[in-house]
Amino acid sequence: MPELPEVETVRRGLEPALVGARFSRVTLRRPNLRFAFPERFAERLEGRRVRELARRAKYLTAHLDSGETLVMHLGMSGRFDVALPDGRNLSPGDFYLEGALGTPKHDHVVMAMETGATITYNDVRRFGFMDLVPTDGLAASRHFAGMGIEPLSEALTGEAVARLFRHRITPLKSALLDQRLIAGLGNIYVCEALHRAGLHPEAPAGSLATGSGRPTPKARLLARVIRDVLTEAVAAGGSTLRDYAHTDGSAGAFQHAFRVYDRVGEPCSAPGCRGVIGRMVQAGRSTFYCAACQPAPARGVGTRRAALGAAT
DNA sequence: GATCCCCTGAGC
DNA sequence: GCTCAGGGGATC
Repeated sequence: MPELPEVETVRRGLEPALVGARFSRVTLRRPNLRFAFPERFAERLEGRRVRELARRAKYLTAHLDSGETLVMHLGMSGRFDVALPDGRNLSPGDFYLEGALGTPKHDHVVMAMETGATITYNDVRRFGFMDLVPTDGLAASRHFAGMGIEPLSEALTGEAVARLFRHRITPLKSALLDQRLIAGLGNIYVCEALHRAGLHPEAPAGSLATGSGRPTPKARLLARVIRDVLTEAVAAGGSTLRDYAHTDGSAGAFQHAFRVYDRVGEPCSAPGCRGVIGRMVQAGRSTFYCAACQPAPARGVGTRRAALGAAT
């Protein structure tokens, strides 16, 4: 379930236990997660040292001294637990929440480090995965080839939004979730960003570019609020709804700052707005929005004319 | 675009 | 029983 802020929070939690440390023993409790583990996965990790732990979009990449990179994706329910040798972060009472979520039943990978730290990967739904790819071919690998711009980088500007969305009649919600355009946004932060920008989720993406391909004021605003909401969420340690937890088992806090996500029926919090948060389904997934301050696009939405047209 | 898929569990 | 869930990919 983690989106970019949750993955970044996990990265920061893993960093002290992983970077500079060497794998001593890697145990797989099953042959696959979403995909099969690569050949000789454990042997290729054992004895190797981690030089750097980075994040790209919702992926974590651990660069090894073997010239390979461990690529990790948390899917919908993946989480890491870090137990340091001195007992810090060892909080099974927090990590193993009540019920089956987060129980040892779903501990699929256990990484024992030479430092004595133990890193456990737990994933109820098993939509996550791990892979090993040559570091010098990382950008061209199947995971990263064709991936869109990093939303927390300088690359995300109004100009970039206009360039990427120009001529697209796909709804803004879908365009923002398309990892080939901007990589790292998920359902929560797309809903939150569209609300902050006052943009209707069904407005055609192309309406953020002028006829000559320049960004509209809304394109610049959208780029800014995406950066804002992600930055605030990272600072809050991400959002905890169900499965997601920090590497010490504690929860994120940004869910308390949601303005629309999972708030159907509640009054809109935008200053002066008297709207009520509603829900619709787009591409099979819930969209939360305020019809009052995210006004529906003009008639003709979805037509080529509307997409190319004169978006305000 | 929408729809169904992977998988397990929670909530109704 | 049914629907829904921070992801992503395949298939019309």
